[in-house]
Order: sequence, then C-alpha cells, then structure tokens
Amino acid sequence: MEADIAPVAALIADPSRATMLNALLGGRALAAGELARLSGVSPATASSHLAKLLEGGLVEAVRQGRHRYYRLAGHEVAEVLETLAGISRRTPVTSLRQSRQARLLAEARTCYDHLAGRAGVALLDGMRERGYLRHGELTDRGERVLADLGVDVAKARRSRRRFAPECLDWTERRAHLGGALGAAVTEALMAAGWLVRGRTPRAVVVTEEGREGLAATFACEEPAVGGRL
Amino acid sequence: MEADIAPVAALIADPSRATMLNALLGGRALAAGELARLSGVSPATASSHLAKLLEGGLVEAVRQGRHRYYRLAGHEVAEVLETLAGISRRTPVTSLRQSRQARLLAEARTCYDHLAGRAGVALLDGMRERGYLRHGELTDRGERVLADLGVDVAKARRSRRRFAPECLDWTERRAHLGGALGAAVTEALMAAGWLVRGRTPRAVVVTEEGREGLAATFACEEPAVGGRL
DNA sequence: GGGACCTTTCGGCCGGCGTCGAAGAGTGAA
DNA sequence: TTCACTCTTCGACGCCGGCCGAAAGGTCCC
Repeated sequence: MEADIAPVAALIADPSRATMLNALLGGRALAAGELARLSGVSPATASSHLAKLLEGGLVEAVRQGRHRYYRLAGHEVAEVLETLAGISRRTPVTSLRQSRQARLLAEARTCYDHLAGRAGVALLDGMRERGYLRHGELTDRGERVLADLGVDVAKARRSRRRFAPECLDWTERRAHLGGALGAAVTEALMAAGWLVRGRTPRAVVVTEEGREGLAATFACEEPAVGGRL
Repeated sequence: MEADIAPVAALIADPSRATMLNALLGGRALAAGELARLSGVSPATASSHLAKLLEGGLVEAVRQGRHRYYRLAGHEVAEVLETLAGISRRTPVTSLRQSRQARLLAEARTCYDHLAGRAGVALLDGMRERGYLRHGELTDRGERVLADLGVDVAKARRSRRRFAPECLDWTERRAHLGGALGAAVTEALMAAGWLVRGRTPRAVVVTEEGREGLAATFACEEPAVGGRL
C-alpha cells in the first residue's frame, strides 16, 4: 500500500555503505577495490556491500577489464543522499588532515553532477544578481551568457529532469543550482578548465583561470581557494 | 568532515520506526500508544523506538496529561521521508483492505503539511493552467484568487521555507505544490471544509463541497472519489 | 600457458539491536 | 486515597547482519 522506505534506508544505514555512497556522490564511477579502501573494509566485505546496493537499485555496475566500476543509479539517489545529509549531524573533526579536507569540500565539491559548496552557492547568487536567472527560468541574457560558455541549454531542456531547481547545500545551509541546468553548467565549467576534479571523491578545485572567469561572468567574489591551503 | 548520514538512515531503517514515521507524515501528533498499535509492536518496544527517534532529532514530543504526543521534528524530516519513498519499491498489495486504503491515499493524502496524491497534482496543474502560478511565483491573478480562498500568502512569504517548490509525488511520479505556499493553501482548504482528514494517518478526503469548489477555482477535473469506493 | 591482479563466493565468528513481559513512574478520575 | 490508564525502564532472549580469511572465478600481460 505504501512505498516501503525501510529497506532502502537500511542500505544507507551501514557506515561502510554510507561511506561508499558518499564517495560515489562525486559523480564518477569507482572500482570495487577503491571503494573497499575508502570505506576501510576488506575487499570481501566491500563486495558483499556492493552486491546489496546493486540489488537495492542504489548503484549500477559496469565491468571494464578486470575492474568493476560502480556508480550511483541516478540523480534521484543523489538527491536522497543530499537531503539526508541536510538533517544529519556533522561528524566532529578529529584530525588535521580531516579538517583540511573539510575546508576544501566546503569550498567546492560536486553534488553528484553539479557544483556545490561555497562556489556553488555563489554561482547561483551571481546568476540571480546579474539577472541571468529569474523565478527558476533563464532570462534571454542568461541564455546568451551560458551559450557563450558552451553550456548546452537545449539539451538540458530536453531532459525529463527538473530544469533549474534549488538544491539545498548542507554545508552552507543555502541553495545552489541543481537539476538539468546545474549539471549542464558544471559540465561546461569542467570542459573549459575552470573547474577540475580533486583527488578525494567529491573534491573540486577552482583553477586560477576559473577564478578569474567566474568573477568576470558571475560576479561571485570567489573566496581565494588557493590562499587558504 | 562530512555529514554522517548513516545514523539517521539507521533510525529510518527499522520497519517499526518507518511505519511510525510514515504515520506521522500525516502531519498530526500521535500518542505513543497509537503509534505502537499502528506499527504492531508492544508499548514497551514502541517507547524504545520513540526514544531513539527523539534522540536522533527526527521527532518531537509533547506531554499532555498522561499521553505523550509525538510529531515530526520539521518539514525537512518530512522531505527526507518523501524523497526516500520516491526511490523505494512499492509494497505489493496483499489484502482487500489494503488495496482500498491504497486507492484512497493515491487519490488524496497529506505530505506532512500540504496536499499530495492525484488531488495535489491536479491542484498544481490547475494553478498553472489558469495562470495563477508561473515559474514558481504567484501571478497577480493567483494572488487574488488565493486571497479570496483565505490563504495567508503574506505569512507564507515571511517563512524561511522555500515558497513554492515542486514536491515529487511518489504515487503519481509527478509534482505537486509543496513548501510554504503548499502548506498555506492546504490549511485554507481544510479551514474551508473542502478537505477533511480521514481516519488513517495520512488520509484526506475531498468533500462534496470541495469537489465543486476545486473544480470551479482550479479547473482540476477532480476524479470522483466517492464514486470509487 | 603461467603468473599477477581484481573481484566474488563461502563458511564461521561475533556483536548489536529489536523484541517482549514485568515492574515502576506519572497522571487523571472517583 | 484508591484505582485505572498511559508510558517508560529493566533484564533477558534470539536473530539478523557485518566482518574477515581462504579459496575460487575472470581478466590482462608476458
């Protein structure tokens, strides 16, 4: 009669699996062994976990040579994880290394397929302040600017996904740009070299070029990422 | 460093607790004993579950006489549960009674504090078709119509909550009106007697008067609820 | 084919947690 | 005060599920 949320919640409820899912929120497919290493369990245990996540429809698997790559099953799954993060307590920072990583992630990270963190929030603010985006729709001006950046707006429109929804950012407690448009913009920024993926799963770094470009295009006074490190 | 989603997921992962949370999605506070009955466990077990949900910040408790009423801790929690329902498998219908209840809930139910189900989707569709709502904002016309219905739009705007976001409906797989405006509209429709709460936790019934009123105001061709039963 | 590597399956161990009945604390009515 | 009712705490039981090591598929490279 109802949708049975308990089984899905149980999949997320295990710390090892939660760590894996969180890593997959980076948007890229990761090999089973890497997920084992990240979550700190043996390959055997990780394999068992991944089989459950697969069975539960939270991840998809792709075989490639002797590796098996896993990725999130879709943006709906990513949204569930992000929403859940919004009502979860932050884990207290213990080590110096963690604190550095936390600062990096708060600065800029991916939220599955779009930009999040301070950079993501600033991007959305800038698009609004500059009149690119109004009431969840692109203005003519916004359409032109994004086209110049190489954003495939038409493709984003064709997607069945919501076009430009707000996505609540759990570090900033404010909204960043999500949905089909958020993904398209982020893709373009990566292609332009303004953003590059960091080492840890969800990390994103704004390049020097990107900092200038973002400031010029979106008037987000981008806090100096490099200076912080 | 990250938000720790596993503990919260673990709270939702137990079937008894999930049933309780689902019942609380009706938006009303329910007594501990009633939640025990609904989830089919002893009062002792239910009490233990509720203590955990309380500790985890998913519910709030209010003492009133010898009863202790529990309600969801906020709309963020409701959103998590709804999002989770969106990626969960539907439970196969077993009994006739369940099938009847399922039909009723698919027709109209509350999504914590706003209307969901076919009626909720039709309401949003109608508001758009009639030009009350465009790009997530009320038009002047929409503002007038809602004011006539007794909707406190100003209060909804003052709320820190998002104003008129889409809320994905897990029975219809389409959007209904959520957020501060969705809650305000639903409140007004209840006050006007167009909607009344049903017996089971999340059930809502469109009254005869409501059917006419909704059709006249929102042009939602409301499927005949009464005729179906 | 042989060897290194990645991943999965199997078996067994162990801890955590959901479950209940009984008893206790708090409230309301007579 | 006494009884009835609601809810919580306590202690004990039992089971589910995460964990690992060893061994078995596959895959790639030499």
